[in-house]
Amino acid sequence: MAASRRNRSAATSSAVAVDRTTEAERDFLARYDPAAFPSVAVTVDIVLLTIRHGRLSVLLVQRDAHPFRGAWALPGGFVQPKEDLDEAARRELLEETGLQTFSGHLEQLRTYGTPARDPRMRVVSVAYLGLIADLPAPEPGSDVSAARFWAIEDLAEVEATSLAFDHDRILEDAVERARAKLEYTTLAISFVEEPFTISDLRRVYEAVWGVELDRGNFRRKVLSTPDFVVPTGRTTHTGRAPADLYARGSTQLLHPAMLRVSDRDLQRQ
Amino acid sequence: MAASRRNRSAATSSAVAVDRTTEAERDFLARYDPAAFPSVAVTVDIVLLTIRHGRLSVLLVQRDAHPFRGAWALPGGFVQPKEDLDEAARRELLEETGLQTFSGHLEQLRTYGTPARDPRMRVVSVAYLGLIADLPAPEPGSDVSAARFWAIEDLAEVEATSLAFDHDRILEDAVERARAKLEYTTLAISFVEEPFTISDLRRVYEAVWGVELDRGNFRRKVLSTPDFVVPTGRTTHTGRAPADLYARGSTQLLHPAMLRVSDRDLQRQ
DNA sequence: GTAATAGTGTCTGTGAGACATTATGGC
DNA sequence: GCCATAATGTCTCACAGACACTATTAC
Repeated sequence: MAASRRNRSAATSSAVAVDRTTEAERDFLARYDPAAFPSVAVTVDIVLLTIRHGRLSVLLVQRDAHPFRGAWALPGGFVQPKEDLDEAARRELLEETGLQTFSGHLEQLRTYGTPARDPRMRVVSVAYLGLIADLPAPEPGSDVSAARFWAIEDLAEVEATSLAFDHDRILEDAVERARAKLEYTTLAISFVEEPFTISDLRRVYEAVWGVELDRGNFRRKVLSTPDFVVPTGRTTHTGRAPADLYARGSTQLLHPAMLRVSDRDLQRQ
Repeated sequence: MAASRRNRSAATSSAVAVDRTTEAERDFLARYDPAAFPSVAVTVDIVLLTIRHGRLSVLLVQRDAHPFRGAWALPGGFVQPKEDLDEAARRELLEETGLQTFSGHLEQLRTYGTPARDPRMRVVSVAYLGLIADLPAPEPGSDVSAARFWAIEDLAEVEATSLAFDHDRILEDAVERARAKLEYTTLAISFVEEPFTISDLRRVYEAVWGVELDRGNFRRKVLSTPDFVVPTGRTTHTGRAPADLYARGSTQLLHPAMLRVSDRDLQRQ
């Protein structure tokens, strides 16, 4: 650990002591000269997932400007000068959905900054993952809107052309994050409205993981985890048989985790 | 989903069709005007962890320039204009350690962009987590270097003053990420040199998690996971009893996970 | 010899997977 | 009546935790 500029200037050996003050000063000044910093545009992109018609879906907007005009893209926009990253993500999300408040889960996914990811200029994008229960009023106003939910499985088939920028990659990472988090957290509840039945919750797992889960085992797992869900005492009668209704509990992490089928396959290979 | 600028301009209802082209054009032009974008400085900060003297340690550098002059900070620096984020992290890492190559593990941690995190200006920092085996030559040249490894536990005690910027927070997140990843990945191997003994690996877990693990159970877990480690056929005779030597296997994920003691506590609460 | 460590074996409890069984209500 | 679904129970296997025991080497 010797070669860096910062290290060299601070070294205490007499050999470089002469150079110390001048370089430190240069360094100091350089940091206050705006032209000395590579200037970058920073955006947030949001992958808002929901379960619609029993299928994992993502909110996309159709671009009306170049580049990728007409292509579908993740909602997002520039981070404002005095705005925190989380704030920016939340603001963009409200703007795109038209909601007054966002009741779901929102977390930072990761940051994408390959130099050529935006053909116009250097753009570093901080991607966010949002989970929300299916919105009651999907498309207000016109039936052909510039923003709509797409089922993930439909995207792969229908859209031969991929999403704008590197949003395919971001979406892929987001879906994998969501799938992984259902294993060891109680985040599945973010996908349903309260109160919900155990089967509602099971259908979330089935939609996100794309598998079928054993009803009895799933129920046992959920109810045996302390405070994963809390019983409301009420039952619903919308289906064939009456089902108990639950609200979310305070537990955030699952120990042991809920296992995916793919995990079991991996385990046995 | 109606209120966003992007949506409105692309809506197909006749009410806003008049405004469409003009706003779309304005939008289009605005994106090519450099002054229209909030300009931000983007840096990478690296949390390089290692096991030194049986304790989890982090590489820190002493700042020689304002702000936080004299304070300890995570190594890092500005992302260059045509440089990918991963590249920048790797470059800064080599500069700070003086190594020719980096053989450990390096992954993006998360991005920190609170407006006031740097008093000089808006700086968005993409933090990276690096894991490496203990370096053979710790401090080349002077014995009092501007870069050194600090044991995590010593930082909490010795450094009454915290790290520069929000690096305390970043370090905390990094350590938690490392602790979590040892559970469900084989990343612990990144902390040891090959070949290694099962006990070497166990001591990694013990150092990172700060717990003592049962020798027999740990050994059984590691050897029962297919291709976690591969036997070399050789044995070491440096300790009391001869120990079998292993090399890393190809497995990346552990199923089921290696459980932390803290997990068990949580489970039983 | 003692102490420390590596390697191995054994017992037990928990929990997941694979079912089966019963109850309820829509059709 | 039939059938889909909810709720519950049962059996078995895998695996983690808590040990015990032996072998080898440094001192």
